[in-house]
Amino acid sequence: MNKKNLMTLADIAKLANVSTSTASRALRNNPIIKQNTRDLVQRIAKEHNFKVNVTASKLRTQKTNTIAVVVMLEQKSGQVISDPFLMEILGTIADELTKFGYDMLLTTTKTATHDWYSYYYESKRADGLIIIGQGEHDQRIELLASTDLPFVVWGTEIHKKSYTTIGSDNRKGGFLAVQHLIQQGCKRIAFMGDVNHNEVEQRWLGYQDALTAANLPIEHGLQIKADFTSNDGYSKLRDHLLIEDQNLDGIFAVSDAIALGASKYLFEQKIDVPNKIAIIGFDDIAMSEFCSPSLSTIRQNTAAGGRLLVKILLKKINQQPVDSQLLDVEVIQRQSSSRS
Amino acid sequence: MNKKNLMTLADIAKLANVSTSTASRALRNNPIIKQNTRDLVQRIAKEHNFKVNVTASKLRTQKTNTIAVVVMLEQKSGQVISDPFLMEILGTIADELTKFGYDMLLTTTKTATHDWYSYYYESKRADGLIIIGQGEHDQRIELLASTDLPFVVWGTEIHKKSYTTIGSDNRKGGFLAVQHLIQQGCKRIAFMGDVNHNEVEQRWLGYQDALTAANLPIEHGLQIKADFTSNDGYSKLRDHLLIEDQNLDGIFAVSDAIALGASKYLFEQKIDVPNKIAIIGFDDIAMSEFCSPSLSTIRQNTAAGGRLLVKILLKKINQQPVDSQLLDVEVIQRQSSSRS
DNA sequence: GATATGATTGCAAACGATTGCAAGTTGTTT
DNA sequence: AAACAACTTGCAATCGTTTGCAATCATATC
Repeated sequence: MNKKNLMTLADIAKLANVSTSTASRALRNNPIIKQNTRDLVQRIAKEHNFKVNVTASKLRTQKTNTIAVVVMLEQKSGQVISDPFLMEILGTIADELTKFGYDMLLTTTKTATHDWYSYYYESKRADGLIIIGQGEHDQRIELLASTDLPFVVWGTEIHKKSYTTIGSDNRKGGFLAVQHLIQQGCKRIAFMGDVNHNEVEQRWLGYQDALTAANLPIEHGLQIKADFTSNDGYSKLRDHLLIEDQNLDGIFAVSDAIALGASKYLFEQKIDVPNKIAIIGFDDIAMSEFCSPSLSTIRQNTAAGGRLLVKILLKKINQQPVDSQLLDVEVIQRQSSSRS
Repeated sequence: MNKKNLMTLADIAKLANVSTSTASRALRNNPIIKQNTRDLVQRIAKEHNFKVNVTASKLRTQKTNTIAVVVMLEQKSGQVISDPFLMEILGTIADELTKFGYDMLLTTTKTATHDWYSYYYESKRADGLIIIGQGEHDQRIELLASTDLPFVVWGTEIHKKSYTTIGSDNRKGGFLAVQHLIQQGCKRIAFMGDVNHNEVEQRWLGYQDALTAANLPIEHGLQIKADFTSNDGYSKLRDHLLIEDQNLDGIFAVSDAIALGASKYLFEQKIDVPNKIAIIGFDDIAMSEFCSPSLSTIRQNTAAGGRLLVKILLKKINQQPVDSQLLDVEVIQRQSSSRS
């Protein structure tokens, strides 16, 4: 590996005794150039370890071959959502993008500018945008929808197609979770989560669907507001149980993190899980299998999600019509909801 | 937000009745330009929502203002290390880079090219590189060290400064963990981890330090090889306990994930934690506090790590001399190692 | 009133690739 | 031998900024 190697296309052309135009075409394997010439130029380029200057290329072609990914971190809690889920979907997106020859620019909403249209698109940093997590109803995304920026959002479809979303079928997930608890004999099931969050709202609807389908009443007193953290899962459940509702027999938590926090409280109180209270989470993070009792949950297919996000976005960039899509979810039954 | 706005510097210049050179200087607030003119140009630029085309700018200035971050995922296990730790450090790096006006290009080692020098540096995609995790002794990094690419690695200092590393003081971490177990009365402490991994090797040294300091023998039979997963933690501990060593009384696992897997096995076997076997992990992931029993661990200061990585790399890019650095670690004592 | 001085501005050449079009080559046909 | 088609190649413009240097202007000095 040589240190300074400021080879330029012109240098290669000179070495091969052709014009830069021919050299350029030869390197990109343009069939208009004679095979011999192509081979020659490519050989020389390789010998001299020549790499195209992508900046110049971008300028000329007006394509960046770069996608920006914005991770929406919850602002209010200050802390990072260290959702293992996030890491996984990011990894898939990164791999999928490189597969298609794109680079990935990553940013969080913490310190970065919020005028994504200007920053990434107008200033030609990226050809498109992937936004992970709508969080609570977000105006920045709405604004983007009125621009010509190609982008796609991981989350829930809202506002009928003002923009394209890919996400798990949260409503079905909620339904499956609660249906499962009901099958285990639960009658009074608490819902832990914050319905101001778009995806959680869908899970809440699924929760209601399942109760209704089983002819069980929907008690709004059973809705326990909690952020996406174990801390909140622990303390909000404690507060709830202290004040009221001594005959709760099931809990549907909208994330595994919340569920684990809640479990901890139940364990401390020596409340029998699952027989006195059964509990199920959402996400299937790696830890869920390894807690005691192991945690039942709704698994999202993050890998498929990441791939789909990329596929849809690239379609959009190529002006092809696309639709929002829902990904299937499934129940993973473990000890926390398996009554004997 | 207007749809098509192909404003170019020349357009702004024309509108302001100045040359493009003046416009360019005015926008960058060059004091050589009269204050009046600067104000005028800047006002017009803002009015027309003009954004500099960074591609052209990069080409001209030969600076990309972009840093590439490579996340080394373990290849052999196939699965993503969904280390919450990774997400956290990535977040900090992203925020810190934007603070200094840099963009962040993210890539994993899974599908991407491995010739980082060519791909990122020669082809002018990035000004420098941050590598997260050396993993097992890695030749690709060694190769980089012989180039002029500015880069810095999260990991352990090895091979005396052939390149710059930032990382936790893993040896001290290992020492503190084991010292703590000894203080709790443990005498025969197992080490769970794979010492082929650079950072783990350091923790292994720390393990030995602590035993030696306490005049306890180092039994190589107590080294249990395990990957960074809960699965491995579970199964490798099971295998170990089945075959031999019935009087183990402490476990130092090199990651919380491993520790949680091991805990699960102990729980299933109704082995009393911490009184029969005490256990401590490494990382302090969010879940550790919420398992039962809660997991003692060694906390790394990832936020400081992320900030330092960026700081050192930028120094390097500016040709300033830098040194590798170790970050302090601390014991977080919880139930899994608190004997009554 | 001529010239030196400094403050502003503009000219034009980069940066390094890509590409429409024209020009050159070769081979085929009548 | 002329004419034409089919291949190959090169010219030169272009993408949008930045910047060294020269040019201009206003003011101050003698």
